[in-house]
Amino acid sequence: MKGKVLIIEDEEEIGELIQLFLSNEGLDSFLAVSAEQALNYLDRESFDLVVLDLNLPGMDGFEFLLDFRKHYTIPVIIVSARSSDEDVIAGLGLGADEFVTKPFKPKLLTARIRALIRRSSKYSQQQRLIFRFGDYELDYDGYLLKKKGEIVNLSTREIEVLRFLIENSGKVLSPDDIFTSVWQQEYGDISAIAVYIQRLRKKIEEDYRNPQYLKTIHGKGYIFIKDFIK
Amino acid sequence: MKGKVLIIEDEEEIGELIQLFLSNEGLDSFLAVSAEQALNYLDRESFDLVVLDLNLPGMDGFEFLLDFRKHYTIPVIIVSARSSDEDVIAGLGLGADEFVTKPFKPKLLTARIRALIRRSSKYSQQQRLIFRFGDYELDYDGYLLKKKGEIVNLSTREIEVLRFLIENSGKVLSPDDIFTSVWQQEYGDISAIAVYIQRLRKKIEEDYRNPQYLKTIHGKGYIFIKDFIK
DNA sequence: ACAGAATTTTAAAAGAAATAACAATTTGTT
DNA sequence: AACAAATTGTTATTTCTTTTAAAATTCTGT
Repeated sequence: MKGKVLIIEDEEEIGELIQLFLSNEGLDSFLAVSAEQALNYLDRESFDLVVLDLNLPGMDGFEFLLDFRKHYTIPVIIVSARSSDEDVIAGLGLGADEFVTKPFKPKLLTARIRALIRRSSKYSQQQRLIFRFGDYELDYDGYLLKKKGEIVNLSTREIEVLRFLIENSGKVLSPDDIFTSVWQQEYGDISAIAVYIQRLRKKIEEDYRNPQYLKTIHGKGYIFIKDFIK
Repeated sequence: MKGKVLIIEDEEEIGELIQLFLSNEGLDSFLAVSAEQALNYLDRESFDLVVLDLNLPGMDGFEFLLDFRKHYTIPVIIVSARSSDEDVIAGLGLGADEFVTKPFKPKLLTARIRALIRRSSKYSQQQRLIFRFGDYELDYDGYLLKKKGEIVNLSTREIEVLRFLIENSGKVLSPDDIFTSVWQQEYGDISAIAVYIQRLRKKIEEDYRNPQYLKTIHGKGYIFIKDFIK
């Protein structure tokens, strides 16, 4: 996956910060400091995703979006200081993509960007994304896990947590990372994570006390190991 | 499926709003602010569907429809503030394919547009549209579901619900979405949905307690999953 | 080996969806 | 019209999922 992201943000410092996060994730990004400049870029190059700050000088984010949507279908992540803007966007039927409230956690933003790019590039390829590990097959957007062809009964949340872990397999994810990305909330009861980790282990590990896939890194979080050596 | 939609709506803001919804769904659309302009467009370009507001200045929606139907057979969705207009249209024997009352839910409108385009593009190809999943074949027009050639006994409502789910397969549909689209009413008893989901599962799933096609997304709704992985 | 921190485990309350059984309505048949 | 059969809609109950809380265990550094 090689994503090209257009960031529209008038505060250059914040824009460059986002660029930094994205380059750490292996994503190319371009920064436009106004809606006008952004439309120019879009005219000349193709992007996979747009990160849009609503509060812009001159043509504002809403106007941009209205115009943008007439010509482009790529996903947009909206960044805004006021969470009430979300209702406005939704009311306009613009709520297709994602909404992130300032101040945001960098990891949350990059996780969503990656997920969106994957989802939309897959559609263009008309190809289903399936993760395989051991005897398992996880259908990314099918909410379905099979073991040797048999459906494993996982609840919605269980699948969502598993999906996030697998998407980031090989990386250590803190309970906080998991919470912000799966629950899509900044605050809440993080102790739920441990409960879900345990439920997943009981359902997918041979011996849930000795997990092969879903390991704990004490003090750091959890990590999903795709291929282990026997 | 690449649909081209002509919107006839004198209030430009509403027209642009509809365009917005449609572009979010990957559909091209053109806006005409009067019946006269619309006829001009139709003369020059070919469209797959027309969305018509009845209340127009100059030549009104009824007159337009009367004239339009002499020349074109493409489907029409009528948008109107007065639900009594539906009777008038029907009384005139005018072939409107769908009727939507203002204010409408964006999702409802786009779902109907998508369904109509799919159904009618098949006519132009003189080809029956059949949706296949697993051993099943769903014939859209015939209200027929076959499993390995054998007809599966589904009631009308059951087929309608299934069809709606399949038309939007891969998307999560809330009970409310299903209700508004299938029952074509804004308000009513939504608990019926769960009952129909269950009836469908019993008829099409191998193990209705572990569905592979018709999945529940807890807290969100239901999703129809086409097959994956062999 | 100990204290404190982090994680796992268990349990139970709250919320959502599935189920079964029934009543009302529609449809077809004689 | 009267009846039977099938479909549709409604409701109460059960089951499952999610969330929350707290106790038990394990881990880490000293």
